[in-house]
Amino acid sequence: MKYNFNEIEAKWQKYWAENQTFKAVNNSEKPKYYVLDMFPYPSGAGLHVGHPLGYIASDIYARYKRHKGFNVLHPQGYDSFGLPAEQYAIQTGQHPAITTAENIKTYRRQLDQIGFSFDWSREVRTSDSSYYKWTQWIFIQLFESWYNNTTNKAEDISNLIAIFETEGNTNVNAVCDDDVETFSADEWHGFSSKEQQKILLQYRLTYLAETEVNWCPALGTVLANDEIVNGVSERGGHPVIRKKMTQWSMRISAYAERLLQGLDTIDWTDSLKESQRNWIGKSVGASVSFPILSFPIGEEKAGTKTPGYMTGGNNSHLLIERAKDMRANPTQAEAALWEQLRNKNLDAKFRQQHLIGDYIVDFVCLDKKLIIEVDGKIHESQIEEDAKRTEVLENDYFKVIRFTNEEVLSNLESVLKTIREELSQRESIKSEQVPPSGSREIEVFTTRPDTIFGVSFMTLAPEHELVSQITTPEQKETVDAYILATAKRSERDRMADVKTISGAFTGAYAEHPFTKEPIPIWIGDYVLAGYGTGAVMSVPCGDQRDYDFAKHFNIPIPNIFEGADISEEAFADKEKTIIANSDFINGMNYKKATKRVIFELEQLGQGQGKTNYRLRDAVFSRQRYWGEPFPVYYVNGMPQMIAKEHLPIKLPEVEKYLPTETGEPPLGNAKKWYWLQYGDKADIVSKEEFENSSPSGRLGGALELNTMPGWAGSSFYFNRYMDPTNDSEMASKEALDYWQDVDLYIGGSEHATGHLLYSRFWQKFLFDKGVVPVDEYAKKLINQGMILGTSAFVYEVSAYYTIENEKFHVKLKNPIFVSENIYLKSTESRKKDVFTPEAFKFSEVDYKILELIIKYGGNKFKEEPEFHLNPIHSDVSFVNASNELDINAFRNWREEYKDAIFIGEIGKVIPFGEDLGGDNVYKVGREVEKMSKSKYNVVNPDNICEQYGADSLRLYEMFLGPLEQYKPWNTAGITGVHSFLKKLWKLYHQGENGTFYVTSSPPSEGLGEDKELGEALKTLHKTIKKVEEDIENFSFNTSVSTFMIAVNELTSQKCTSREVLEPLLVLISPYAPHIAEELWSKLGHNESISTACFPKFDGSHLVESSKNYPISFNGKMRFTLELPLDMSKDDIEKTVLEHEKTKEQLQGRQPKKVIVVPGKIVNIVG
RNA sequence: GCUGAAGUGGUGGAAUUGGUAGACACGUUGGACUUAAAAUCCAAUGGACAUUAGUCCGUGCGGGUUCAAGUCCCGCCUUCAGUACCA
Repeated sequence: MKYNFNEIEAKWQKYWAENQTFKAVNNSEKPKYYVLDMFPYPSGAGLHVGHPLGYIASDIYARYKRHKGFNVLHPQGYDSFGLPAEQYAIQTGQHPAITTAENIKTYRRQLDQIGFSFDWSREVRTSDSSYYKWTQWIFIQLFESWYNNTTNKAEDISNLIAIFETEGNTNVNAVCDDDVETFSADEWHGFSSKEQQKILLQYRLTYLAETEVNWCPALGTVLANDEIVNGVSERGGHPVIRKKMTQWSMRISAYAERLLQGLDTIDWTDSLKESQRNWIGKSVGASVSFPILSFPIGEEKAGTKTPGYMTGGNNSHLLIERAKDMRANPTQAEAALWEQLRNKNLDAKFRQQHLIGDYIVDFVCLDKKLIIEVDGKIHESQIEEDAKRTEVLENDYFKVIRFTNEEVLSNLESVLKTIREELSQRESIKSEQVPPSGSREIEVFTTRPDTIFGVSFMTLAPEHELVSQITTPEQKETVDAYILATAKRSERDRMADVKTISGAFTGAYAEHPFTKEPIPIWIGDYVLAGYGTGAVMSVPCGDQRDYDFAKHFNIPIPNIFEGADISEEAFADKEKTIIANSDFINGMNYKKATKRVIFELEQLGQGQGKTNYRLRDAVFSRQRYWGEPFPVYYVNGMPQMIAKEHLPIKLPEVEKYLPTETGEPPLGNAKKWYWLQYGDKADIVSKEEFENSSPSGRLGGALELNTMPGWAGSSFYFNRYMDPTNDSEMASKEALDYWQDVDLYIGGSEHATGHLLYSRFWQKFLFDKGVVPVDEYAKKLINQGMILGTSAFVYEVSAYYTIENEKFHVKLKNPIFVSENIYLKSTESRKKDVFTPEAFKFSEVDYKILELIIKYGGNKFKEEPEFHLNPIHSDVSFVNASNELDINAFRNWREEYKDAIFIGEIGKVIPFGEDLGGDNVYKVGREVEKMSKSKYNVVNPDNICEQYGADSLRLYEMFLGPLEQYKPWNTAGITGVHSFLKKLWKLYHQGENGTFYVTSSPPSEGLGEDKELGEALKTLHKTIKKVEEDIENFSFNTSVSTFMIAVNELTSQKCTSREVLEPLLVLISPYAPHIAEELWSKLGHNESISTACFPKFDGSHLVESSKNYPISFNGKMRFTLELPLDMSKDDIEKTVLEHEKTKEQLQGRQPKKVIVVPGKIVNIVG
């Protein structure tokens, strides 16, 4: 009987579906086991052979666990919100829900035909409103929570309000915005509702904040970093600008430490944990403030709470003396005016000869930002400079009014009147600071506070906000040029180019907290604005980048390490550090010195110990249509949550999926998108309806126009699978308590820092809120590798003329393609040294090509053109296993190739209609690349299933190599596993004419058969042992080999015994379930094989009496010798030495030493 | 630059604690069956010399440890992936 895989597979797939064979129950006597795949995004292209790799592995494991007696949960669903469907909708007008449903149908069909044991009754789709109801619910929970650092968990926002009401926020230790102002309970009660809501937003775990984004006005959307190439959008090449936008953010930073610590408790791959650790980016050290020195004497140590009147720039220390001088010697006019302005005579505080930036102005009222200049004769020649000065000052929002000496002296009353008028018109800025008197210190974060005495300069990121304020006029040009140059370099450029050292001196100095020495302040692009404070204290002796920078700019490199040689490079080792030349920390090691320095900094009020995380809060708003709507409406600009009972807030219909004309997200196109609620009754209505409704008892307002990002729905789906149809809870407590967590999670490593970090964050949050019972949701995680495509290349002849260094391509009448061999020969000939005479001639092959160009290229070649060979992708389906191209298929592929000429391997034109014959075939070149539509190297599993069956596909994908490894797909190899299945089938059909034949052999039936059965049992148990070990180690490729060996052995043993063949089927069934089910039922079983017990390994069948010892000489194996296993060491040595082959090897030499490892090896030295 | 993974026949890959390198497949070659093809079966297949025996070389490169190294140690090279020049 033939192995009719198509029929068998269809039969059992139907059986499984009808009998719900793989339905998991939420309570069972059996232990639970949860196997999860990262659910797919259903793209329009359907599955290619790379997709099922992880699913097959997890399916094998799930089926194995069922055999082992577990209640297995193995669900599948779809991450069905996302950009591609939206793009398609924009292009075609087709609703994304429709395309998504179609794509899912294709996926489901493809998944079904591979025979996965998914429990489809638990399917979820993130775009279903019954699913995203819970996405919205979790969002509300986050909004209603804050992170209490004291209890180290998320708590209800009502707790926080209670604290505010009783004691204000001074004692609250929460993760919140940086700029939260302190208030008392009384003040809290005094705030308006809006003010209170604003304050609470600074604490909530999801909050509205201004975020800087890459905005593309043309596309009306925000772009990710990798969607921008060279400053323009990847799609369409439109300009991109940095823009501030109010968006929802997730306070994931609150969980930084726990996300880091949690990694130690889960069995994920090291590389994945490492990426997450890097992403979280914890560094422990100190924050240190360095006062900026270049300020007026007496004001330089002013610290952060700088009095508002210090408005001088960096050069104040130079200018202040002159200002004092001018104050002492006023002109007649100045003196007269000052007499009227001083002592708040005009109800405004005026200062005379005051520093504003780098200018000394005659009089200024800082509160009203009004400057009064009295111009003497000397200024007439300087009108231009004055204009510039006025411009600069007015740019800082000062108003400058000018009077001449005469005006002041002759008509003081009118001058004062003008001043009074100006004053009355200008607003008081009292509490605000007057630039540039903002920060007078540079705050840095360092992981090496112990090296603080080695600081010889400071480096700011070119983007640092202080740069413009502290740069001296002399350095301004250099610094500006440098900033401009940096801004032009892309982040990738800056990263790739580590060797170029660049920077500029600002001209300003900072003061060392301990030595009080001035430290030059530089800017350099090796310091990034986004990390820490965007400034570093540079310790060239201890940090290689600082070292290189110092060397390059001739900055001193003081050595503060005992016995360290820093003549060539920095000494970065922490452990061996002994500090020297460092005042009070001399002789200390890294740890002690760090502690002491932090202590001393705290004494000075110039620093403290600090832990820094790189992890930033995650932006949660997307200006898209095809995503979860927020359950949020706005009242007076403040967000309000919609109550749980009104969820889900369904995605509204829109006419078009593009941003509105006013630049609002696509939801702005919805006709009805206002929330209107009276008591329990609520509705989504149009703007007009809302505005015409009665305000009494009304709740509601404009609904949020953004939607949630792709990772929202995927951050908790593993919990939803436990109880997927529950309408009153995300999942019932019973279900969550029963299933707990995922035991095995398989997916691609591309999700390492996106999905896998965010979902851990949500899980921890839900754990804090008591929703889920565990705070890590996946115990073990495996990354499957990618299956790569083997692209095929044809080599097109491309002819051109070169005129004045410009290439002019010639379109050939018949396109010409050369075979791989010709291509290789031609490229080889061109590699030759250009200075040899041969290089000026074409090689033989090239001559031939040239001839053909002239023959087939058209008829008007006045002179010989040049040419090159251009590899282009051919569809892999036109190529057979021997890399031979189906020329006719290729010609029919595209109109322009219809008349193509092909030159075969031996360099002759292949005549039309005659291909794949003889030596002169056309061969393609091969290269391994990612599988992608554009490379025409995609292999579809449908064809494979049709041709070889799902069991063959499953086995072959596993057989290709280790699960985690990247490996190329080569369909040719599938014949190997397919013929294995045929052999397996045959093994059970050894009856006459290939009929099913299995014997139920009773224990003793003559010596001969017993012996044969013994051999078969040995094969079986060897296989059981190996396969069980392999599955447990996720080494699926080796178990496929083991099956092949077993079937080969049993075939040659002609084994027909049920005692062997029945357990063998259970072993194979996780890998090739269809054939296993079929043979199982032929063995007389009425139940599916899926719940059969995994066979038990019995070592007694493997006991051997002898061993074929390898006998080696000096470590090299020369021959083998069969010896009894119970032979003693000495006897073995004796027997081996007496053997004639040994004598032959030694040729009379006396062995120096004989190593005998019983049961393993014999090695003779000599 | 840093971090992680990996370099083994023509190809995918095996070798679990150091103990017979290349299992199992693909491909290739030869043969059987067949009118022929497909399918199936048998044999050979790391390289070189010898074609009987056998000898030498061989797991990215250079050293080392060991009776014995693909496996352990030191140094280097290459490829792939991730990344953030992270103070």
